[in-house]
Amino acid sequence: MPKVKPETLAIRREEILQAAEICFARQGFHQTTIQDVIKQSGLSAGCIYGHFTGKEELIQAIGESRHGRDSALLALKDPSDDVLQSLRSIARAFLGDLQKEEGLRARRVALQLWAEALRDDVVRDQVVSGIRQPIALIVDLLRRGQKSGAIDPHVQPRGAARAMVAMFQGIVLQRLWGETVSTAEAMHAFDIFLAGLAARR
Amino acid sequence: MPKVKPETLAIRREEILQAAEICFARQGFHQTTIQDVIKQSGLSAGCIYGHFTGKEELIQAIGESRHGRDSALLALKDPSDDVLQSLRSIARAFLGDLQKEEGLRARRVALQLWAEALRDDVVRDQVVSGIRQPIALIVDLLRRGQKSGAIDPHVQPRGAARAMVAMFQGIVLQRLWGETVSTAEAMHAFDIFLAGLAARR
Amino acid sequence: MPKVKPETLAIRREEILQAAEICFARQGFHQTTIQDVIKQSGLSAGCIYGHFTGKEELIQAIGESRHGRDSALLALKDPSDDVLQSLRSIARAFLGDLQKEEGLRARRVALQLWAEALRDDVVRDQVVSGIRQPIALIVDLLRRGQKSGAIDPHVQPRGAARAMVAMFQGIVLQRLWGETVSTAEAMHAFDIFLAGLAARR
Amino acid sequence: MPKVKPETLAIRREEILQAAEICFARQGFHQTTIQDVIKQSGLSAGCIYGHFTGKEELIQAIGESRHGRDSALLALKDPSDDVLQSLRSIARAFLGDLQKEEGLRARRVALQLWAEALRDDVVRDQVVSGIRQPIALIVDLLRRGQKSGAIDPHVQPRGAARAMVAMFQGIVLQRLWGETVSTAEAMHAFDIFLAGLAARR
DNA sequence: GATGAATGAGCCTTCATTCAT
DNA sequence: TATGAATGAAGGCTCATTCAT
Repeated sequence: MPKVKPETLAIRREEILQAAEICFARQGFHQTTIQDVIKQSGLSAGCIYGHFTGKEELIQAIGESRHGRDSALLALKDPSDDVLQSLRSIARAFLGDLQKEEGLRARRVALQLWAEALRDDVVRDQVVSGIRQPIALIVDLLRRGQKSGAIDPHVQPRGAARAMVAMFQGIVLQRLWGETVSTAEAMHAFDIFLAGLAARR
Repeated sequence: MPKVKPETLAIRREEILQAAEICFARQGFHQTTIQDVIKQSGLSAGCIYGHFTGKEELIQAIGESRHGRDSALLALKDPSDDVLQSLRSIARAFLGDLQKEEGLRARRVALQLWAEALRDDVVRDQVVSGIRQPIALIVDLLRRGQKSGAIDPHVQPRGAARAMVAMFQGIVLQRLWGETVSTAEAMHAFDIFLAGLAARR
Repeated sequence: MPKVKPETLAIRREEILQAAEICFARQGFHQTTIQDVIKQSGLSAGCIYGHFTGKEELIQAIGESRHGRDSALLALKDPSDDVLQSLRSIARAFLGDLQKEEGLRARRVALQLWAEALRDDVVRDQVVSGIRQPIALIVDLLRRGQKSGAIDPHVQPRGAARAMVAMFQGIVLQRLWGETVSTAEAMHAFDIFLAGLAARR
Repeated sequence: MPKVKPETLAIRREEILQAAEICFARQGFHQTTIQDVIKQSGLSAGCIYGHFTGKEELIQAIGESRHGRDSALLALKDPSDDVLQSLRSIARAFLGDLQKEEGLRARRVALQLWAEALRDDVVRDQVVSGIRQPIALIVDLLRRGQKSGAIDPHVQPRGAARAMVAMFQGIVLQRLWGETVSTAEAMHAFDIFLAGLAARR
């Protein structure tokens, strides 16, 4: 029988994660010390270790929360009958998020996770699963498009979907390095790809 | 009057860098200790610090050498008159490298650098300049394609080039996370994009 | 709300300083490693660095505490109306301290500080201020003596005070090098100086 | 049969010592690295180790050379029949040297040696012997003065001599810490002492 | 003798983690 | 549960010294 409401537990956990994410976005995982997280959260070392077994778990928990938020982005799309329109609206949601300061901060952490995935299997699974979801969604859309005739039947849905996701990942990288990539510019490039999907007549 | 040829200096430097790159690919920058580099290189701490001021400089030097090797990849393309063929051959060179073990190891380090670029301005400049080069090359090809009529005049060369590079970056990420992306699959997706470039709308 | 009284903080600080002083007296500042202080204090490295930022600060803190103890010595003198007697009793307090083992150990550290003052401005200020205090006191006594007629009006109080202090410093040096300087011998020499102060010329 | 003239040997040795003294005066013994001496001398590590077994020997050699130069100072006095005049001229030589930049630099090193004497027996012997010489000289003068009636017979020559030397040492300290001690001021104080010596009539 | 690249022991310092209160 | 002083293993780096040329 927990004396403290599990709700309070979750709130405290969330506080810590938020503080950690701020630190991680600012300095990266390995430059961030637990002391930094302590200062940022206003809590104590003991308290943090009461909620997480250590720094690694903190990173993984951040990975988990990022994962959830990315999924939420996908769910925003309006279920249109026009497959190309649906793809376009997914893209637009993604690119729009990338222009906002908060979205950018989240991507800074994401890039850390992408690198961390090379060493931490838990993180790699999070990252990979975070990519398979949109790929599966797009594959599904493409198949429907092929059925309806909107998309060239020679297109391999899996490869095309993977490439689209790859393109967005690359754009995230470039944005993070300070390159200017406007939503219009990126949508233009995306439309080229969509044109290719529909091209063979 | 140095008894040892200045040549030896460069060789020793290269030895250290190679050892460091192996360690970095294996464990990442921040998990790699100087002690690791010492063991890997068979040299001593003092010797390494005689050639590099510290770990940061070691990372930057690795970034510099990666930079050089990536540029070399671009130079391999045969200067064909057919713009689309040229783009395809650039893509093929890139993707081929990605299937080789050595290419993959180099990309593991590259991903570390991509993340490091968020914190180290020297690395960021290296990374950014390493991306502007292929973009400029592709922009040039696209312009020529538009002149010759092979490419849709509505295409914005800059955005399209950026998107192509982004796509390759994303594919690198996915490969590094253990996803299977065959050259054929990636070339197929690339061809979709090329079709979009050529499409009359 | 600290669970531990701030008092404990000061006690711990004092423990560290005492350990450091023992080490410094034994081996000098630069031969003493933090490791030595750790062993002597029975504490851990982290603990010491929680109270002092490094060795330099430790040295300065030692300088500060020496400073305080020296001031205390001066305060011991009984405020007699006879200026020469007052000077003599200051001298006696000083020389007496120099015969005790503890006083000698403290002087060993003081000599280190004297040398350190050449390089560390904080220490130099401590040392200089530690010398200006007795000089000011003696100047004051001499002026009073001149008013009362006990001391030759031609005497320049500042220079004479400085010379007296210098004499004591030199005696400290000689004692530290193992020379035998008895209190009687030193007092005899001091009396010669006092005789000079009183002399009609 | 040495292939190189022993003269050359000595010259090289002197070069090294001069470079070392400059470094030592600037940064102290323990802040000075052999590398510093190498740079200052323009020679190589191996060369220095060909002439000295290590840093400690270098310090001791510096101590030895200081020793010699101080003795030289004493020899400058003109052998007057007036004992008080002789003492005064010794004092003047000493104090004059202290106003010159070069004399000050030498004293900076001397202070290092004074501190070093606590730990290095060779240095302590040098320092002590460097003090006994002037003391012996002054004792001799005082005895002669007592014979001639110029100096109070109650004066204990040994203690008085020691005190005079002590006074000069203290003045050196104060000068090194940046205090302004003019020759006139110091001579005035010295004269007070001399007056004390002659005082009892 | 002279050179200077290389050595490696050992120093200072950090920081993830623990535990008595 | 929360606190935060204390721990101590381990990392980055320096520098006196050596030795092949």
